Amino acid sequence: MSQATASYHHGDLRAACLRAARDLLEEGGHSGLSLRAVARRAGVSPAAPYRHYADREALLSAVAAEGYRELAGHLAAAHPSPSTPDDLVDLAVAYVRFALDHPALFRVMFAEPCDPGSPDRVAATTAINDYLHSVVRRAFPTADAEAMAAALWALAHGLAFLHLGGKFDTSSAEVVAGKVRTTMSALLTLPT
Amino acid sequence: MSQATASYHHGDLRAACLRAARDLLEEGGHSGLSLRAVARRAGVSPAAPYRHYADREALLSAVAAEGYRELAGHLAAAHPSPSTPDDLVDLAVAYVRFALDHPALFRVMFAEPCDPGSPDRVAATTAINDYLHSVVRRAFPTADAEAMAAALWALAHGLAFLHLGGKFDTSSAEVVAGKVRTTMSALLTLPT
DNA sequence: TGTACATCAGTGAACGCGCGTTCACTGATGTAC
DNA sequence: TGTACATCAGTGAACGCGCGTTCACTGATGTAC
Repeated sequence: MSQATASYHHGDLRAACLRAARDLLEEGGHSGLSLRAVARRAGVSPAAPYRHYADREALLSAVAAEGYRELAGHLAAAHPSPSTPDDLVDLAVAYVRFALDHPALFRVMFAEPCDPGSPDRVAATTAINDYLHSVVRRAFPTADAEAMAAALWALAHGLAFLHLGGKFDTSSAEVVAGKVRTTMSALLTLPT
Repeated sequence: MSQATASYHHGDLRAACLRAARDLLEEGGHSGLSLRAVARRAGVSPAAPYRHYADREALLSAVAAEGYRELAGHLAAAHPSPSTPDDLVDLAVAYVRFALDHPALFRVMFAEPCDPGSPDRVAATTAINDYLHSVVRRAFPTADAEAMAAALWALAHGLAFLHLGGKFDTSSAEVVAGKVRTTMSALLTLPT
């Protein structure tokens, strides 16, 4: 079963479509992702994906949901158990890095109003939110966790999109990381 | 000349295209904006816009540039001469409001990597940057203006996109303004 | 003031394209007996 | 262990569509004399 049988049945077309969609997204951006292109890349007839996704929108939602999970994993990898303000800055660096490494995916995840009908998407975003809250509670025990979590998310998110939009220099990973650190430090140590 | 002459020559098709593009953008989002649709709405043949815009991309750039100017005006209107941290919060509220009032326009302005070849766009964004710097210098004389300006921009920008992306409640202008104020206050008065 | 002519800003038909989606279909798979 | 049959996951042709862009064209405008 490890050998891909070049047979009538694909085996796991659902996953293959997701994979193809991801690739197309990175290559051609949002507009490069058509169901026909996905089918083509998966080596399957144009109608085949409809067995697994109701329409283009459904596939996009699935891609976004996968993106949320990957982002969560990426953040966790950046710092196993963040507990200081400095750790939070590391998290922000990882967040912006993720956006720049997967620009089109990031836009699908965050630039469009997320279809609230996709439970997959909702679950994934609340997971990120919860994670952020718990981290903030550890790093800033005295702060209003709700407001603080929103502020840090917005800060990282804004930095991500400003870089994505070409407003800040993205010529190297170091430059970007430096910008994120300086910027966040400006606020996190303000009145001192 | 005030009476629109229903004649062969349009009079100001360039501006009419821009206007039509803006409308289409708000109605159908980025994908609803085609050159053909613009021509249709301007009451003109499909080829006519090519007299004024080289291609779809050029029109989009023009729309974005107009958006930057409008955003600048909107911020200035929100507070004629901001000089305290509180005034900056007002500016952030206005910024997020603008994004929510013109979601598709805002995405064109910021979600796509801006074509660096459009001097119009570049000029408009540096104008915003300069404005922000001067304001920050007044409100936070002791801070590193560069870092502080970036931080505040990122904060407002992140709030704007998180609202646009449906991550925060946008049910009323008051709710949104409240969220922006609380969130920014959490950072601006942190260690006290 | 009138006329000839260059220039400009539109027309409308046509091109080739890729798209989303539907449809009747068929080959492969798995289950009941 | 073998066979009949239901179900599943694909095929491939077709539909109608709107798109960006090009082309030869023509009506309107403005300028020189």
